[in-house]
Amino acid sequence: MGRNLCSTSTTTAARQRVRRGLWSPDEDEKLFSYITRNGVGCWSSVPKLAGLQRCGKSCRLRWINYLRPDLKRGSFSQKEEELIVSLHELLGNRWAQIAAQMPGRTDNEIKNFWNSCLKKKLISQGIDPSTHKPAASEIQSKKRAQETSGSVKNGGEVSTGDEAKFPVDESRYYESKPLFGASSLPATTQFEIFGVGYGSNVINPFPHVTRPGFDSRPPSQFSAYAAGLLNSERGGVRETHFSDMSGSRSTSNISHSYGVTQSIGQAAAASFSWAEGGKKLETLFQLPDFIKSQDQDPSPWAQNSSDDFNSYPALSLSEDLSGLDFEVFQET
DNA sequence: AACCAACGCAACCGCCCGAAA
DNA sequence: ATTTCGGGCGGTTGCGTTGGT
Repeated sequence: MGRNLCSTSTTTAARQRVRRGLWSPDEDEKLFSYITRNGVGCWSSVPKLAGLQRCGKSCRLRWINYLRPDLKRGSFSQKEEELIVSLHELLGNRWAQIAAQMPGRTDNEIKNFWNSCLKKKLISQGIDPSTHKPAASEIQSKKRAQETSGSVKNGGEVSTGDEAKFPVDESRYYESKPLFGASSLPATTQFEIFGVGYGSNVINPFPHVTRPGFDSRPPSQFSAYAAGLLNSERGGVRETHFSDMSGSRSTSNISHSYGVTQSIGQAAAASFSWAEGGKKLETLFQLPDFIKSQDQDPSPWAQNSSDDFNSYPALSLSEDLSGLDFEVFQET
C-alpha cells in the first residue's frame, strides 16, 4: 500500500524537506491565497504550487481545520453540545460524520471538544461516554439506594439501567426516539439553514478584532461567500484571486490585509489577524456588495436562536447541500 | 513573582480505502 | 490481479495558556 511521504516517511532527508509544526502567518497567507485562487484540487501538488515547504497533507489539514472561511469558530452552544452527544450516541467516534451534520465545525474541533469537555461532563453525570448508558458504579449506587428505600423495581434487578432514575434528562439517554425528522426541506430553505448555520457564530467571534464592513452585514452574506469559495470547483466562483497585496499593518492585531477580487470584478477583502501573542491567525473577510442576502426573512435556524437542531433533517443535510448550485453566485 | 499542574487545541501519525496505473 | 498513490479518518502528541499555590 502506498504511503504518503508526509505521514510515514521517517528518513531525515524527507523530514528536512518539509516544514513541520505551527504554521506561520506567511504560510497561511500563501495557502489561503492559493486555495482561493485555484480551489481545492490535488493536495500533493499544493505545497509546490503555493510555494510552501509543507506536505500536502499538512496543507489539507491546515485548510480544513483552520483557514477554511466557513468555519464557525467560537465556543460550542448548549444545543451544539446536545447535538454532539446525540450524534455520538448514534455514530460513536466517527467524528467526520458528526462534523458533517454540523456546518462550520470540523471533526478535529468536535473531537477535541468531546475529549476535553463533553466526556468529562457525561462522566460527572454518571454516564459512560462510550456507551451513553449509566456507568456501572452509578447503577450500583442506584441499586443500593433503591434497596434501602424499599421501592426496588423488578425484584431488585437492575439490568441495563434503562429504567433507573438519573440526574440527567432521561429522555435524552433512555428513549430510542428518532433524532431527526425524515422530511426534507426545499433546496432554498436548506441553503438558508446552511448560510445561517455558518454565519451565526461567524459574526466576529473575536471581539477584540474590528472587521470593517463585515460585522454590520447579515451573516449569510459571509456564508454565501464562503460557500462559493468551497464550491469553486463546481463553478460557484469561476475565478477568485488576490489582486491587491498592499497590506496594512497595525500595532496590535491586524497584521495583514488583502484585497480579494472576484472574476466579475467586484471586490471583497480578506485579512489575516493575529490574536494577541501572535499565536493565532484569524481569517477575516470583508464581503462583496454583490452577494445578496438570502435571509432577509429569518430562516428556521435564525428564528430559533435556541437552535433546535432536532427539528431539522440534519442527517441528510450535507448530502443535500452537495447537490446545490449556490445560485447566489450565479445571480451576479 | 515564580512555579507547577491541568487544560485546550493545533498539528502530526499511522492506518485504511478507493482510484488509477 | 496487483501495485502505487492520494486522500480521509481517528487517535495521539506536544506546546501554549490558564489557574492555583
